[in-house]
Amino acid sequence: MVTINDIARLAGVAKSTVSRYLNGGSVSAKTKAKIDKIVAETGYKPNTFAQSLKAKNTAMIGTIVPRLDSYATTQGLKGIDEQLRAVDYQLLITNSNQDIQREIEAIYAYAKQKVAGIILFATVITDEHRKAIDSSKVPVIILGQQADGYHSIVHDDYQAGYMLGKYAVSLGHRIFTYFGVFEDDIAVGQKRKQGILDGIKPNGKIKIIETTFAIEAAYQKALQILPKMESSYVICATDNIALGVLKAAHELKMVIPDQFSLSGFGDYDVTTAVFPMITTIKFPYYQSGVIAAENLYQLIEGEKIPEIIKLDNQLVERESTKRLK
Amino acid sequence: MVTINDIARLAGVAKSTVSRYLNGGSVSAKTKAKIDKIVAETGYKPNTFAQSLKAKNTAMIGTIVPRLDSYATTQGLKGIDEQLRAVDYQLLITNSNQDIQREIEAIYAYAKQKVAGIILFATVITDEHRKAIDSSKVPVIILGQQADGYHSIVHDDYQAGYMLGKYAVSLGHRIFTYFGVFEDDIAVGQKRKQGILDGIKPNGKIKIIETTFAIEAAYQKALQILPKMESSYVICATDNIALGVLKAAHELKMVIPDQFSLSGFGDYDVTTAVFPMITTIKFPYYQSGVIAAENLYQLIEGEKIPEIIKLDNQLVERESTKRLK
DNA sequence: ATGAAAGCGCTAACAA
DNA sequence: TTGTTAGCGCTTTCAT
Repeated sequence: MVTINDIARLAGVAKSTVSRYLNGGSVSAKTKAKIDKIVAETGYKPNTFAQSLKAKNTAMIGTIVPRLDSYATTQGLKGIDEQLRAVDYQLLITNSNQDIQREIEAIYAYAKQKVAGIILFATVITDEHRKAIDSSKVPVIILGQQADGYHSIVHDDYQAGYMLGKYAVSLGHRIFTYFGVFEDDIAVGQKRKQGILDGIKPNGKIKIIETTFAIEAAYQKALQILPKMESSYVICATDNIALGVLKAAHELKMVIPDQFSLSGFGDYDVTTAVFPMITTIKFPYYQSGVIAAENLYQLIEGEKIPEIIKLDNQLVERESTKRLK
Repeated sequence: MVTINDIARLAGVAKSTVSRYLNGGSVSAKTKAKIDKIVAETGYKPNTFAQSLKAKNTAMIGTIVPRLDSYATTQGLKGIDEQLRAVDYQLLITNSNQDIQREIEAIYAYAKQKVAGIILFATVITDEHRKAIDSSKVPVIILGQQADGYHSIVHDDYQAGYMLGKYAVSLGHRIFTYFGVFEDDIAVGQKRKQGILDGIKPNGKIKIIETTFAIEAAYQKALQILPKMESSYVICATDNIALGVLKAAHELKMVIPDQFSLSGFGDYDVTTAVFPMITTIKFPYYQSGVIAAENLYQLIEGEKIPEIIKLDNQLVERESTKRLK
């Protein structure tokens, strides 16, 4: 293993000079050239542990995700990864498995590990979260939920819901059924829903069904609900839920969009792989990852960034919705 | 920040004693109790960088995945994560984005970072891979592809293909079309295909179409192929490909399984969310992650593990295939 | 611009 | 069982 001492010896300088060379201190062009050469020849890489031991942080950024197997997560991670690679940061991932306690622990663990920054894929922000974030002096960016006092990047769920509601109403629909999720989830369970409600008001009437994020659960629920449903439009809180409803409809021999229109949120890949292709709202998941990483980097570098960034969504109209005659 | 020196001073012992206490060396019960107390009071946590600086490795294990957004990846990662958490290892993830060069770099980077072990989600193992693995003295487990001389965990792709071939033939089918992928991918492109070929031989005739892992590509390809196809059974190398074919069939108003049977590999979630639900081969992705993590841990602890572990697959018969009349 | 020297927090001989 | 003593590879004063 080649160390800074070797380089110093081979270059005929003091190791402090090499250190300065490494860290952008003042080194003469001649010395620099000399060290450049030695470094190239030896393939020397500074030991990051020795570096981190003194410098009080590392070139790692930690992410905390509620689950690995969701479209939003993987796309966001992809965006983050791409950016981080560019600035040579190592990406750490902790899967909390939707367990709040694990999220908290992860924050403390990251702090101890002296990560340069943390990106939290949030579903809720509790006081414990706040405590953990505050006590560790690490820059944090919260992705997916808004939290006063913290830097966050959110998909504008209210706007998304509102846009969809308006769209559905514009198609002539008046009676709706909504397959939503529990309200603990601020973004999806509350804001998205509220947007929808406001979007169809005062023209529409809506019946609210609560289910989970799982396809299967939505499918089972839909199997009960659909037969006696009177709505002409079913709004689902996510594309997976829409998928479950679609399947149930198929099973019940109900034809979409003839018997009722159906739409989801998310623009998951599969929405175009099924028939009918599902109308949905596209959230820029990948882009949110990119922005999160960029902003975190700014934050680490001590620059100012806006406290909250809202990303715009986009209605993607496909085959599962149609004008009510 | 409280250090080993503080603990030593407060406990009235030498810091080497504290170090021994930390690392399970011989310490008297009395001293241990004393240090226990101080540690609890101060909330002392050893500095991992200082530890890693001396000890030649860390409590991190590195994974290298070709992509984040695949079912196999997320399930495998989930299994690994679960196991690693139990033994208090930090999970590192590098997304190579299907770039061989990045994989190689990641191995070197991990070695330099002194990870305790590496799990490589492999598509191919090149000489460069071998060189990288050999030069870094880190225990490595290869997931998904077999590589002589290295520890690997594989889904038995040949067996999977063979099983499916036999099944299709048993249903009375004789003329097949296969939507496969390039042969660079040993597991899917070669072994799985060979299994299928052997499974239908000598009863069947098969036409081979090459596409990619993307739904869209398969869909486009199928749109060309299906209209003039004479096969009664379409075998797809993955469920995503099957999804693409299914969509094309729908578009072409071809009814599955009446006009032709269709099956995939992988048992992705969506195979049950579409109509007809797709017959497929279920690979134990999650379990393979669990086993990879367990074995890697054994390896790190210096125990012996079998060089190759083959995991069994399972045929999941659903609605997209039927007996040929 | 450069070098000498003193640590960072910990581990690991070696002696006692 | 315990303490003493060198470092691990690097950064950072402080002189020069």
